[in-house]
Amino acid sequence: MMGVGTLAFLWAKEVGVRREPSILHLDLDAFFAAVEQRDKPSLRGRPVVVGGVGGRGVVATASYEARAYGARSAMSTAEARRRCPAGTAFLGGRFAAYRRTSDVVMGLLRELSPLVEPVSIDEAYVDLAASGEHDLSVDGVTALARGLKERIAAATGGVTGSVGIGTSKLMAKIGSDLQKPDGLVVVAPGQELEVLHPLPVTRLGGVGPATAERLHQVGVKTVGDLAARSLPDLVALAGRAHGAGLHALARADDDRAVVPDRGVKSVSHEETFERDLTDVDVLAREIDSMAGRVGERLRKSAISGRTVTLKLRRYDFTTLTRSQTLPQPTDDARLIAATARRLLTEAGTAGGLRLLGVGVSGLSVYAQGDLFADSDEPEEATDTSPDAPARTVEPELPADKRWWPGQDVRHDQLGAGWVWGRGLGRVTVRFEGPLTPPGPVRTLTADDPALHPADPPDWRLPG
DNA sequence: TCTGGGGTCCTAGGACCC
DNA sequence: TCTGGGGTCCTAGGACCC
Repeated sequence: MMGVGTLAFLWAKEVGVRREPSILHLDLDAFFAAVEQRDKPSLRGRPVVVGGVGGRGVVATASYEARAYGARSAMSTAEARRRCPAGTAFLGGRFAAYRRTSDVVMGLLRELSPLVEPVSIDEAYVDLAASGEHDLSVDGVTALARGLKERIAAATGGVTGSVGIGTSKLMAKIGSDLQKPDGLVVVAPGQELEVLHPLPVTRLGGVGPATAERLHQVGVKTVGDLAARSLPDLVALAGRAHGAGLHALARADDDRAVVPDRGVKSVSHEETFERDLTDVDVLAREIDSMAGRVGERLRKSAISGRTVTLKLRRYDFTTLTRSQTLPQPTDDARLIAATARRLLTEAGTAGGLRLLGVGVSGLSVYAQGDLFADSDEPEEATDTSPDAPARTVEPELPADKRWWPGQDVRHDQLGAGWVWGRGLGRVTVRFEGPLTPPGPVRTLTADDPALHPADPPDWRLPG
């Protein structure tokens, strides 16, 4: 027994922390508002709030000028209007513009390393050790981060970001948060606990309002307080996985990898109505519309799913979900809608609904219809008979056999006749057609070694 | 005129199966 | 004399994140 315990302890010490500050975290500052101020000079220096502008809207991003008046993310827009002065811009948001700017920044990160993990449109981790080309001393990564920030500002027309670098995702994220906006913090190896322990527990990812309240009740206010609690205490307080996670994070024991390509697990669309709805016919039409959007996104990403979930929020803000798992995966809006309507009938609409949502999960690679045709072609032109030329998708590969980790290409970016190797997040393993630089026409199957080469070539898609 | 929309992960109970 | 145990799937809800 003694031996096992000691071994586990040594193992934990071994894997807990990297030796070099090789993990970088970038967080773009007040991103949506910053893009608006960049594109509209009249907004510069003024308070800008981006988010829902309707009666039930909330703030997505407040510029630093708006934050000075108390506007905050997740606050109702009505509250932000009360706090901000006349002349504050309230904008609904232009997501295509944010996406374009984000893509430029992510591209700059990928020049640093092949291991880039976007967390959201304005945030990403980079594993600098994966490139093998960087000086990973504190001075080296500091200089690297300075250069990165300059390139981001130049390439985006002045959008700034805050960078944190450390021996783990935890420390990198903490670092990027310490000097916002336009910050740069490198946490030197060995300094982790000095930085971490004075901070409030709420700065740890995973400590939201509910966990914070429970921790405060037992006298835990700082990360240092948290580190003084035993593992069994924390498990009793927060559950098995969460408790163990808190125990480790409080000790800066974090070896989470930077994962460039997390598979999509669900696709959903939801809508809060300007006024609560009760009319069943109106609600059914809303379901049809949302199922249509979900089905379209599934088809564009060449995935389908088995579980349909209906989410509803009643007049009193109570929220519930009802789901049904189908025998086969689908991306058919009509089937999704019919399932969701049935779930709505079972759940009822008494008192009125302020929100409906339709989602699909249990996703797998698209396995019906014509994956490879130009999307403008009519459905009828598709030959789906058993004798048709091979165009189905093989079962997905395990994560360690993805043929091009990190490649970010989607079906809808492909022209007619072009086929490539991946769905949105998961692997599609058969493709054919010329490659760029121009290559021979070829067909690859799931076990073809060319699908997972040790050293992936720089294959690019046309256009 | 309180409280968006898109997600992820975890837990827990019951069904079902070997 | 107990009442088995463990794994997986399905469903519902909750916490959390940006």
